[in-house]
Amino acid sequence: MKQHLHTLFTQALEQLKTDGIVPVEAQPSVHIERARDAKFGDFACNLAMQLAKPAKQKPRDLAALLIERLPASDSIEKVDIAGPGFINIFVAASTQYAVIPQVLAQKDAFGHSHTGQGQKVLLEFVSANPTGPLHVGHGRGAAYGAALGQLMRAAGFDVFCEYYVNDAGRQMSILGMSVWLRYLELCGEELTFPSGAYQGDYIWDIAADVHRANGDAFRHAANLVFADVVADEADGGDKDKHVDALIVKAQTLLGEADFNTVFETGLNTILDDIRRDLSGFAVEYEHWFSERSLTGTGLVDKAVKTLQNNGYVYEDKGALWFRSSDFGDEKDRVLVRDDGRPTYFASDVAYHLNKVERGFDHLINIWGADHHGYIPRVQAAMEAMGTNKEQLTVLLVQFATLYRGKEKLQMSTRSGKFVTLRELREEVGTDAARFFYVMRKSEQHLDFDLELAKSQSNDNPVYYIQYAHARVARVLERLEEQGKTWVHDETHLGLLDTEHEQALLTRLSRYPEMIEAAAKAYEPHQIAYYLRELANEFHSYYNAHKIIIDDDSLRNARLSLSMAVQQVLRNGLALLGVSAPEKM
RNA sequence: GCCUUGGUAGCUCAGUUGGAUAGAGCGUCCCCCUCCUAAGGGGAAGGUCACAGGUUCGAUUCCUGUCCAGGGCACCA
Repeated sequence: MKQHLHTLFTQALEQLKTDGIVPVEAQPSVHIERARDAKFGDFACNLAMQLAKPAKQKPRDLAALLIERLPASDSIEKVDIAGPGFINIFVAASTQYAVIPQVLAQKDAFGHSHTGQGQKVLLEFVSANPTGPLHVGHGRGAAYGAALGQLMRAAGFDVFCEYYVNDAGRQMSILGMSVWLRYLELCGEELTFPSGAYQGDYIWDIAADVHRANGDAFRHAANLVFADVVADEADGGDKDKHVDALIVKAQTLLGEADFNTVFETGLNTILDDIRRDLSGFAVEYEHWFSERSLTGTGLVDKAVKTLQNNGYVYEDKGALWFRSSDFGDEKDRVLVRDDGRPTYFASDVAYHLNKVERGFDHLINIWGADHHGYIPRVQAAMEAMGTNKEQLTVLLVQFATLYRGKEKLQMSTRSGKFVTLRELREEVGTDAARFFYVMRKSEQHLDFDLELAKSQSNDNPVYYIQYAHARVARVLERLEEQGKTWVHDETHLGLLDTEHEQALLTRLSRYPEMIEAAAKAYEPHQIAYYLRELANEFHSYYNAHKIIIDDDSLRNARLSLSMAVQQVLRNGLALLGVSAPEKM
């Protein structure tokens, strides 16, 4: 409808130019917007006000001239001039009602569009280091990413979701070493656990697995392990050097094969846990991409070479640097350290090169807001490798703060004291968690109140929306109990003339526009708000009018409307990964 | 210091490429089930859209500056 009106007004504009009322060079943007109040009709156009200046005429006069030249259309009931020069459009009743058969026919596909034109999009999100369980901070990225993926699919994009597994590098070595030390403690060795190692209880669990499978085979005397190792911070030494020295000790004492056994046990245990966690959170990936596969297949070397060949790499103090400052980054970045090991950044360059080579039209990364300083260098790398930097979009997700009522929950990853995503799911349920995470714009800080998410009351928007869905199901149930059946008959939809019904019809017809706008802006929260409105209007309707009445025609019309509402609620909730229960 | 995201009702937040009287939920106050689930509905009160300039017929929206808050500025990931 919006499209249709756009076409009509563009034609009228051209006619005004032909008639010499508006100068030919005027290029106003024809903007059709939804009226914010029913008394202003259904749509409004501000074209006349834009033309006032170039045409040197009063907006309201121009509006009249514009309307005279508007091509006739069956979809339009009438047009009005209002306020400073708005043209208000009232849509014909028959067009209004058409949305019901549309929803009922298209079912789950209602609201889908082709705006994405099948563009191939790689959506990377969460990508947390497999060094511990996912916590509530990751949950937001997961919920946002999954919802965005579904949303973009609905808008006609070909979305491929990927999790980048950082299974290489120092953090992983620390993980292996941490597991080993806990294992030694299980063997009966006494030692002081390093402050820079992973403190969480899950390390004990993994160590126990290693011990069950291998007995004392990897045991070495604690005093031997800690001999000649730089002191920890608590003993006046350096935390990081202490950890690094212990990693070397672990590798030499155990040998590569045994260290790998310990390390792999840790990695696989945690990764399996993460997979289970996300899948239980209704977050699915097409692919899990291993960082180690990059080094293993020489892709990192290839990426560095590509940058080198393009002339953006130089050597300084034994390290290889990428001249990212040529592309707007604030300083150059190291690719290969002076000891020959590639940096995390080098892997990332390789990963992005690989993404482009896999033929994706558009890359979207969802990162925590703390990584925002990283964006310029990755974009610089994209440009330096000869790809368009527009091809990469980085979306930032701000932190979530957990509250239990008024009380703020303190968290710290370092000490291993954090609320895991699993605990959150177990406490508030997947539906509430998924919804609360995407309820806010992603770049907004999020206050997540556990009490509210758990509460089964109208304070809780999730239940509110689900309840509207369940109510329709209940109506249908009652209908059957009374020995009646719902017969969808388009010819009686005209009976839906109450204010409540009109409001619902308008709301339903806006769903496709909302999906399109939300996908374009990467804003799944728009779905949450829309659903709240729709549920609200349905609840009002339900209270004001009885659906199961004696009049067959009106009853069936109301049932058709209710079923359409239920369908759209279901579609929207599905995009957010929230269930639509038949009964509550 | 530089970069970045915010500042809208008591609280948490929306606000459609600049438009008509700035909205919602919670909280507060009042009201509605002999009626399809009251996990619901109706109503009231509540605002200097942080502040100051600028652009515009028109600014919560765009530009500049100031103040306040979160985050970031590694040969860590």
